[in-house]
Amino acid sequence: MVALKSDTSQTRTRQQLLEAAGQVFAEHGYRAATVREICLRAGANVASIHYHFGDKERLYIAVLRYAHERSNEANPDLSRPNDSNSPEEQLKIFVRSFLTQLLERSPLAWDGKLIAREMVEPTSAIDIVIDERMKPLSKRVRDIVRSLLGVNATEDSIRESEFSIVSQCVFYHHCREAILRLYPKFKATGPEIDKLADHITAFSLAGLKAKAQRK
Amino acid sequence: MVALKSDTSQTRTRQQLLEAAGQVFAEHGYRAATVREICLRAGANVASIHYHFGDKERLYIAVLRYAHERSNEANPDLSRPNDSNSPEEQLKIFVRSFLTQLLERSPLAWDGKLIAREMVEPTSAIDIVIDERMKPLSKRVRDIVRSLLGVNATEDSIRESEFSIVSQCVFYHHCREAILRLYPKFKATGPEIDKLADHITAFSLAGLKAKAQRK
Amino acid sequence: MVALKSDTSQTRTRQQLLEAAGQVFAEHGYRAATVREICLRAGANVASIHYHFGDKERLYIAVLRYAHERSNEANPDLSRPNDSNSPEEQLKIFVRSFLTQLLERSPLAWDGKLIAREMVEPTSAIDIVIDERMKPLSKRVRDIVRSLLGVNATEDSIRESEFSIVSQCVFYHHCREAILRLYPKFKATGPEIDKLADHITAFSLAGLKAKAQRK
Amino acid sequence: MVALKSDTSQTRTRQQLLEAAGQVFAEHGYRAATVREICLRAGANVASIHYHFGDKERLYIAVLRYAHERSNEANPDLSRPNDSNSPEEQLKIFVRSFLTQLLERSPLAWDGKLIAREMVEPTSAIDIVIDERMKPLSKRVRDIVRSLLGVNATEDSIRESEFSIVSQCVFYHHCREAILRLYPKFKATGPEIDKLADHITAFSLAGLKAKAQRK
DNA sequence: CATGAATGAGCCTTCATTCAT
DNA sequence: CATGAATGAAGGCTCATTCAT
Repeated sequence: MVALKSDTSQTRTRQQLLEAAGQVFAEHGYRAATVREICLRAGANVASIHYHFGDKERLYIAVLRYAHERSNEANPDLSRPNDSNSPEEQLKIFVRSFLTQLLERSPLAWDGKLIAREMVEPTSAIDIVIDERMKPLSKRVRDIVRSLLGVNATEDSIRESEFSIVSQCVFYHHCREAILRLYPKFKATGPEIDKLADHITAFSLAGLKAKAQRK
Repeated sequence: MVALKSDTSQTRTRQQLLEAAGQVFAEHGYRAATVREICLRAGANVASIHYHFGDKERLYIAVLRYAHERSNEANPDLSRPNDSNSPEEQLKIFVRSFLTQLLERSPLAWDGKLIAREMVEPTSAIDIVIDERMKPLSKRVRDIVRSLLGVNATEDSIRESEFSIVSQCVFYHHCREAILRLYPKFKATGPEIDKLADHITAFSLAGLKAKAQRK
Repeated sequence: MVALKSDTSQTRTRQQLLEAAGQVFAEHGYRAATVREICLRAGANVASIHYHFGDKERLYIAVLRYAHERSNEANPDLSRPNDSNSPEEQLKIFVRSFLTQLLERSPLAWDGKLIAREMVEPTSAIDIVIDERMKPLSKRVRDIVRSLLGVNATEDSIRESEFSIVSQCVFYHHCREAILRLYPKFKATGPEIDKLADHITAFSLAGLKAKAQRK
Repeated sequence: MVALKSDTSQTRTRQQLLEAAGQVFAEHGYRAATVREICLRAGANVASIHYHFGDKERLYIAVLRYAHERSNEANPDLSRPNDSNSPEEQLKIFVRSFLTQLLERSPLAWDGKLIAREMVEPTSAIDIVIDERMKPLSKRVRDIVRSLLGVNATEDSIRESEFSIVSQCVFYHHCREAILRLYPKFKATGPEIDKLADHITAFSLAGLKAKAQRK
């Protein structure tokens, strides 16, 4: 009974440490984040991190894995084909889902910020991010692009188009702070996201069609 | 002549500190960067930073301004209209110049990384980056977009298109590490940059034309 | 019992830091004192000060409060009326107690030096010294003076007399170093202190009586 | 002519450094004072101190000597007998002069504060203060006391009385900060100084008379 | 299992001093 | 004679980590 209770307690502490660490790492970056602040937010002891995860670096890796699991539970369909028939419709749905995930703002949405940081300043944990999160997404977009460009499309042109689509979405996330300052009135929330998704989809479909014809 | 040499000596130390600081700030970020490493690379004493710049923060700001000047000297035409007549041609030239600046790789190219960091984790110096570097660029792209979308284009649609164009360029810079790992064979150097610029230009022109017709 | 020992350990480190800090602050003054020397004397790590007290300033304040408590335990009757009937006797007892406290010499007697420093070069903690130590003393002396000057004494004349009495005592403390050099043979220890107290009491009583008659 | 001009300039810089150093040492104490602030106030170069005085410590000693000279010029009569016939009158004049010198407040009055610091925290320069400033003063007071106590007075009783008189004066200087806080309304300026001098003189004369009779 | 106390390395900054001119 | 630039030795403080319980 003691073991059971303590095991439950341990799991809860672990979870709280992961959530707190996710927030703090997202806010300050790996090096600037302090284990003290993480423990404070998690309501845990300073030493508990070393007890549960060994050290700061292994905590960080655990956080990235945890973020992946959490995200999969929340958005299970992002990297899987949806039921729509037309690839145009599939693109539209993908862009909207992706944008929504990127721009969703809540204290729990430290996820994307962590990934943005890994892009700019990769840590040893970047392979986790690449393998577990980027690759499925990339494949999904490539599939859509391929069906829009036609069978004769080269791998290079598929990659170029993939990046053109993805870049337009992640831009709003990566450059959020710059956008906020360049266009203070512009807020990417709710209906604005839908409008943005429509633009990106239409813009990209036109680009893809032109590319398909040229090739 | 004595005065000249002494003046040169001071200027040289300052310059070396700025270059070293640019590299170190780009590699580790503002907080994680240490003045010790900066001075080590500059071959200067730890105290020299405080003599020349006051403190770490003012050194950082000086580095940002210095980067701006250096970049202006290297790419003087990026934010100014060029001689081309057609806006299509202007877009093409802009994209190529911008991409080149972003992807140019050398030990001296810490500039873009610094800005990428400011996007993800703004410091108190972000306004300098926005005002002195982003705004001129943004205006240049807006001008091109406006002439392509026609006089009836709304400010919203101009902004959306501006971001679509810029995002496709900065993506290769911001997400370089991810791209490197997703497509290990792809290197954005020399002729590849031109090919990329062609794609982005064509893709965007098609997107803009479709947008112009819809509106 | 485990808890007790652990508790004792913390208390011991804190106590040792306070004692060491008291000595070092008294010897060098707040600014010139270094946390390194304090920790060295306390046999503790440099970081322990920041663990226990936050920073140097809060350590200093803690030292002042600690000195107050220690002094209260040692001389509990200094600022309280004693059993003597006549105010003359009360003055005599006060002067002797005060002088004794001021001139007592031991490695533990950093207390007075700290206060003397606050007089010459007040830190932000001076209000603590004033409120917790000066005011009770001042009130005690005023009470004695008032009963000697009579009910018609003005507040000004009470204050003047208060200062005349107190000044004669603190002089031996504040100017100890000068006295030592002007009168090398004079040592204010043991019986000398009693003789001094007798002089100050008689001198002051005569002064007070003259003042009472004039008024 | 070059030598003459430079000699004059040198003398002026020296003087300005001494004045500035006097102020800064008085404000912050020897260790906390910085040569930079001194040079800044003197409008001189950081290196000029080492040029004119060698190092910080020798500057400090030079400041003490300079203070002595300056003070002798300003108050030439303090330690010399004045023309009054009665010792009572001599005491009164001495007390008033001494108090005035101690309480005079101006940016140039760093003199007394420096001495007060030497009392609390003697530096290696204390002997200068003792020999050149204290001893003449002490002798003057002893002479007055001796003539008031009569020929049979012991050296001990003369010393006790000397200290009783001097202490009442220096108290207002040494404990100025405490007095300011205990009696915020009390300002020792102009007429208040005269009133204070009257009190101290009367108080002390009564004390001395009582002492003379007892002996 | 978990905790509060303690550690030592390292950070930015400041200082008196010296150097080259 | 005098200066601005440069230096190295601290200084206070913070951090991730470990220890004793």
